[in-house]
Amino acid sequence: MVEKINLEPPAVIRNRPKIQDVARVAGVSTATVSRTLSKPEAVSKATRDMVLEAVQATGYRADHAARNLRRRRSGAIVVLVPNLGNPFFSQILAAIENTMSAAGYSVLIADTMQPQFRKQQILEHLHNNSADGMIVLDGSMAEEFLRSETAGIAASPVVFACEWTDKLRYPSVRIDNHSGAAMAVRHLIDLGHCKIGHIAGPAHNVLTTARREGFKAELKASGLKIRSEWDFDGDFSIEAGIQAAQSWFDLDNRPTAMFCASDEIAFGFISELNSRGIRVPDDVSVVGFDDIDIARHFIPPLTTIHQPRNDMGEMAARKLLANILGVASADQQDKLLLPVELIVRKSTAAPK
Amino acid sequence: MVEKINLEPPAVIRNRPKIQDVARVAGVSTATVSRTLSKPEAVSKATRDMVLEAVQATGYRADHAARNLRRRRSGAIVVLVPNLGNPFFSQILAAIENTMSAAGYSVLIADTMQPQFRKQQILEHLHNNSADGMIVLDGSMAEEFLRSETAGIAASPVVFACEWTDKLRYPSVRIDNHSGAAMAVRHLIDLGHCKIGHIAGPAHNVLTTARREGFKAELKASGLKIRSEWDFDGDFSIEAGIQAAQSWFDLDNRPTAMFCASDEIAFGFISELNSRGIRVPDDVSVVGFDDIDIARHFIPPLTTIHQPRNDMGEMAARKLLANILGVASADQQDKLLLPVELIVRKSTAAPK
DNA sequence: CTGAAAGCGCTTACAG
DNA sequence: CTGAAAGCGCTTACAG
Repeated sequence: MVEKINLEPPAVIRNRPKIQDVARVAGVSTATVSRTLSKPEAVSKATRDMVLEAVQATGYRADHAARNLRRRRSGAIVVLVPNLGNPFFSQILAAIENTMSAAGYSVLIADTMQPQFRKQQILEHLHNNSADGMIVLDGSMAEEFLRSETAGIAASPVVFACEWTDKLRYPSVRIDNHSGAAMAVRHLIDLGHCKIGHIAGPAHNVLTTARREGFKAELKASGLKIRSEWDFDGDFSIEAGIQAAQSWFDLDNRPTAMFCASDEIAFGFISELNSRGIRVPDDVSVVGFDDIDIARHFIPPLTTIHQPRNDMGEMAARKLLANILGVASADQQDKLLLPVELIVRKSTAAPK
Repeated sequence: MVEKINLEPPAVIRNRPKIQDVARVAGVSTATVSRTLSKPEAVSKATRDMVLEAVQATGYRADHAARNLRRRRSGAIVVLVPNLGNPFFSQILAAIENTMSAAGYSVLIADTMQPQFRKQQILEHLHNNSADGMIVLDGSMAEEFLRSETAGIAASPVVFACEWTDKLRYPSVRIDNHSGAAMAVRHLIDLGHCKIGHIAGPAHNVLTTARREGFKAELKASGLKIRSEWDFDGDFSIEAGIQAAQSWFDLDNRPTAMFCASDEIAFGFISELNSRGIRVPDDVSVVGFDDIDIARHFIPPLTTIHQPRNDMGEMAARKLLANILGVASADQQDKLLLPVELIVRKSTAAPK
């Protein structure tokens, strides 16, 4: 018995349907299918219904590569993070992702700290149309942007957040780090401390500079001594805090209070002192910076400067969107300063 | 004075050069330019040099949207994270990003926990060619995959990591959670504890189940009592630990040791007890799970189960790459179990 | 080793 | 409101 042979592949296992297939099934042109999907109101109800039905029947979804090529956009942005493993940054990233995805954009990540990371390469995303814009959380990338500008490459929508740069005219969203540091020091002075030290962030970092200057300015304003041996170099890590604790321990004349440029520094500092039998705040007071989630649950709960992480991420995303869409309005400042707040907890007390 | 008017736009501010421009400058066809860039060895040295020079001169970079459309790939993958703000996950993400970018892929993120997140929508990336594959760190997404499979949509390369599912045949990379939990409990038993409690992860989570079963199995193996009032429900957060501490505190007959399903739970538990004057490990011993960075610097430094975060991310990425490229070899197991390790620190001691 | 030509799957003025 | 047609910028058999 010879069965009728069907040379057409069965509809079910056919390849991904394309707009042509939908058009054929609906009995309209591809233009009409396309319109129905992107501008439904530009199409008659009858046609619309037929097309939508055909879309259902075929299981059609528009190919984004094709659409993007035609529309000259990628629908993605990239976020440049200094350190993904750091909860401070990953939470800002989360806020950015939330805002961007609500606006229909996807977010690509690039971690400056990864061994594979190549500074020179990251701007390619902007130049080869794989991203429509970029949010930069790493101020040290400024030079790369500068270089590409002088190379005559057209500027793309870029927003700096948390960290920033004065060398370039990109918009930024951040806090007033100088004031934040000053508030921290003011709190210590108000408690009665006059021997106040500092553990700094990484060298050549805008945040480090701003916070150190806020620290010094407040000391000076109160007529307190600024001693360079109480001003420890570091970076934003726990390890930097441990290092500083060792240095502090070895001092003949020890500060009774320390302002740390990050919460993680504070954790390392407190942890290391603790293992040497020095108690916080009984023996030393410690203030952090950032107010990451665990700060309130550390032992002792950490007095720190709160940064509005969520707002910062969201604002940066909004600013970038406005830039991409070209709807930057007058009420949008180019440099947005978000408020900081001193959170007093248990790691600070009056000196003995 | 009338100047000569040039109707051609000056070369410098011309739009992005395209492959045509390079071809014209080099005096070859676009096919040859394309080949020079993607398969240099398929082109004579003389031609290659001319083309490369023209690329330099024009500042050409290939448009990825166009290239991807033609090559039928996107060059991106998406990572589905349950909670970006959680350092455990963001560090795995960092490892994935590092491995993928080394292989020339970009990584898109999607955070299950964000209010904007739509489960039904996330698989679109795979269906509309905006991603070539996906790494899933959230086991609860399994049902969505199941649904799309039964909808007859062709399967794409997908790898589950950390969490997994037995309902689907996707490859996975993870640790042996059952054994990890058992090791933690064994450690407590070896210290002499016989009243051991548990603070669980979120309900309906594979990790929660596996760790709880490991906990119970080890108790049973040692002939110890399993008391349901010592087995607290929770999730992986600090808050869950705080809640559990309150419940623990109210107990008439308190366990002398607690196994926590995550380090964050342990932090919350210890922190809350501390504020009530209960000391760890003097009054209660506590074991965590994960060994996130801060665990060793908590006060007291946390005894916990170490997960190889970096390896897990890297392995998941490699597995996905092999899948995408279709080079999955025989030595690659479908289910990869990575080793765990008990890290004894200061949060555990013999009972009083 | 090289080029002419087709085509990836959409979108969008343009004309009717 | 709808369709025919051009085109987004590449890549890749195919022929020579």
